[in-house]
Amino acid sequence: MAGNRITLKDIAKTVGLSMATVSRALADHPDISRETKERVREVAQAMSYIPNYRARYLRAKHSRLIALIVPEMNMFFMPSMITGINRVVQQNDYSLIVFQSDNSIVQERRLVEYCTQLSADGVLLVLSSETADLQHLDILRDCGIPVVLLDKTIETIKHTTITIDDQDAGREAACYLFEHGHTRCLGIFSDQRQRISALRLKGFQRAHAEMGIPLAESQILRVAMVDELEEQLDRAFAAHPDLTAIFTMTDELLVHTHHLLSRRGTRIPEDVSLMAISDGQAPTFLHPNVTHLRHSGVELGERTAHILIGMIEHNSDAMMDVRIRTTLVELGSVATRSAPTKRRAKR
Amino acid sequence: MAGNRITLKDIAKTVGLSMATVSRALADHPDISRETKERVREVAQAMSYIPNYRARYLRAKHSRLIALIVPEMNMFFMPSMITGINRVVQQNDYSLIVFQSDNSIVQERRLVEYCTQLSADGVLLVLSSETADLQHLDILRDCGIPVVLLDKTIETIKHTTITIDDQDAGREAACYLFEHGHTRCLGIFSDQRQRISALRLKGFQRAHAEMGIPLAESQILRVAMVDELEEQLDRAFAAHPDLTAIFTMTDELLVHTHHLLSRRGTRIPEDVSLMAISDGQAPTFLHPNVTHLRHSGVELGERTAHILIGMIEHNSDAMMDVRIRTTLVELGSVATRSAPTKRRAKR
DNA sequence: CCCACGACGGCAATCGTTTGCGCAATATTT
DNA sequence: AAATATTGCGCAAACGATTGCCGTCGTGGG
Repeated sequence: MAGNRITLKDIAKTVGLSMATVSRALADHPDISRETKERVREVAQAMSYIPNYRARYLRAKHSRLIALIVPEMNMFFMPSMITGINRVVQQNDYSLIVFQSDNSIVQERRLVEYCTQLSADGVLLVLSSETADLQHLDILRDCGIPVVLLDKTIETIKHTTITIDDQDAGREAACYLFEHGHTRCLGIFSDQRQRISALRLKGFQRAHAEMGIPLAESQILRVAMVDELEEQLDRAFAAHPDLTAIFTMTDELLVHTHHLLSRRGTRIPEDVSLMAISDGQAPTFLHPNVTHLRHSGVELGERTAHILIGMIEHNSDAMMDVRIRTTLVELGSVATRSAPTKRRAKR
Repeated sequence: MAGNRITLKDIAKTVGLSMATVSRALADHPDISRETKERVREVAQAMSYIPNYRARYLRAKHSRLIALIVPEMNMFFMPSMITGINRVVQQNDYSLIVFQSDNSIVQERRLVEYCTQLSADGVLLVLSSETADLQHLDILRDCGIPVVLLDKTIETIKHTTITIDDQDAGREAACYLFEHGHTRCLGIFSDQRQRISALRLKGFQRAHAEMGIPLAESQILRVAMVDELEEQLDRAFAAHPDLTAIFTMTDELLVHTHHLLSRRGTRIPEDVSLMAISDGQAPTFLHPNVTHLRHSGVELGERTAHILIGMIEHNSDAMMDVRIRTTLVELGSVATRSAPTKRRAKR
C-alpha cells in the first residue's frame, strides 16, 4: 500500500553523492560532469525514481495546474470545448483540473476559493447562470491568479473574456433567412438573464429592424426549461400561420425543436425551414442536416487556453475581449421561398 | 502579480504566537484554548489567509487528487459519466483532474506516469482503443495508487473494473425484438477490437442461438468509422429485404443510423423498428423516441468514484468486477409484428 | 614554487505546514 | 503542603526538492 516512493535521498545514498549533486545531475546542470550525470541517470532509472511535484512546486511559485470551472457538462458544447482546452494545456505541460458548479453561485464561489488553495496558476471560468456579479473573483486577483471568462459570461470591464460573437451570429442567422425569402420567422432563445441569450436575441431583432421586417413579440420564444418548449411552439404556430422558418440559438433547443417538429408532422424544409447556432455536431445527425452558424467549441477552447497560458507566463494582466466569429454552414434545412410575402398554410 | 500570499508565519507574527499554535488553532486542536482559537481565526480571516495545499500535502502522504484519463470527449457518454464522477469526488473533498489520451497508447502511458508524479491518490481509466495490455499500470501499483478501469476496458484479472453488463444488454435487446415479432434484425456494432463491442455482439448472437433464430453474418455490421455506415447499411438492406428491425450498440451509431434511415425515407417504426443501447439522452430527441436499454452514465460515474474512494481510504486492493445492469426503456420506435415469420417488402 | 582559476560537488537554507515532545503554569488531588 | 494531573503553548524536526554559496581538488602559468 504505502508504496514508499524513491526520493532524491535514496538515490544520493546509492550513488554516494549528495542530494544536491543528484538534483543537479538530473536537471542537467552545467556544474556536473558528464560521467556523473550519466551514472546518476542510470541509477535513477534503475530505481524508477519519480520526482515529487508537490515538493518541487513548493519552492517554485507555480503549480502548472489550470482550473476549469463549468456550470454543467451538457453534451452539446462542453465536450468539444474541453477537448480544445485540454489539447493546449497538455501541449504546454500544464494539467487541467475540472470543476462543476452545477449552476450554483454558492458552489462557484467555493470552487474559486478552492482554486486559490490549490494555487492554480490560472482559472478558466464558464459562469453559472446564477452569477450576477464578479466580486467572488477578487480573491484570484489578490493571489495574482489570472482568470479568463469564456462562453457564458456577463458584462465586465475587469476580466479577459472570450466568447462567440453572439450578437453577430443572431443577426447573420436572421439575414440568411431573409435572403431566402423568409420574413415571418420564429426565434427560439433560452433564459434571458444570460448574456449569451440576450445578445443573440438582440442580433436577431436588429436584423429585422435593419431590413424593416416586422417582428412581433410572439415570434420570440424564451425557453428557460426545455419542457416548456412544446407548448410555446404550439402557441406560436397558432398565432402565426404564415410562419416559414425557425431559428434556434443553441444545439439543445435545436434538437428538441427538431423533435417536436417531426412529431407534429411538420416537414423540414418543405413546411418550415430550420436554422441554428451550433458547434456543428447535432446538425449533421439530424435529418435533414441543419444549416447553421458554426462556432467551433474546440477552437474556442484552444484560443482561451492559449490566452490564459500567455497571461500566466508573461505575467500580463492586460484585459482583452475576444469575440470569435461564426461561419455559415449551409446544409439542407432552409428552403428558398420565391415571393417574400407568399403565404402558406402550415403542414 | 506575485500576490505573495499570507502564510502561517505572518499570522503568527501578528497575533504574537508560534506557528505551531496558529496551525493547531486553525485545525481546532484540543490543546488550544477557546479564546486563542477565536483570536487566531479572526486574524486569519482579516488577513484573508489561504493555506497552501502543496505544503500541507507534502507531509501528508496523499494529495486528495483523483485523475481521470479518457480516450476522448465524445458528446454521448463522457459528459454524463464525468458529471457522476465529479459529483462524488467533490462530495468527498477530492478534486478531479482530467486527461485525454486521444486514443493513443503512447499518450496513455505518459499520462499514467504523470499521475504518479502528481501523486494522485487514485486513477480512473477509460482505456484507449489502442490499449492491448495493462503493463503500463504496474507503475501505479508500485506507487500504491489504486486504479479503477471503467466502461471501455479489456480482459484483466488484476484490476478493479466497472462496466455496463454489455453482453446482457446485447442479449436483452435481441430478445425484446424477438418478443415483438422481429426475427430478421440487423445489429450495428463498432470496432471489434474493443471488448465492449465484442461483448454486446456476443449477447446479440447468443440470444439468436438460444431462440433458434438464424443470424446471417451479413446481419452484423461492424463499423469502425461512421462514414462507412451508409454503404454497409445499403448493402444490408439489399441483402435482407425481410429486415424489420435494427439494433445499434451505441448512441453514436444510433443517431447516424437514424439519420440515414430518415434520408432513405424509411419510416420508424412502420417500416423498420429501431432499438439501441444508450444513456437515454439521444433517444429522447430523435423522432420517434427510441426504445433502448438504458445505462446511466451518471450512475456509472458515481459508482466508480465511490469504489475508487473506498479503495483509497481503506487502503484496500481487493479486486472487483462490477457490472451495471441496463434497464429497458420503452419508447415509440419498436412496432409489434403479428406473425413472427411474416414477410414484408421494405418501405 | 606559488598563485589563480576552472571543474566538480557538498553544506545548508528554503518553500509552508504539521506534529511529537517537552515545559511551564495552573488546577486538582491526597 | 506536596505530589500529581491538566491545560496551553513553543521548539524543532520532519516532508522532498532546489539553489546560492563555498570548499576542494588538479592543472597550468608566472
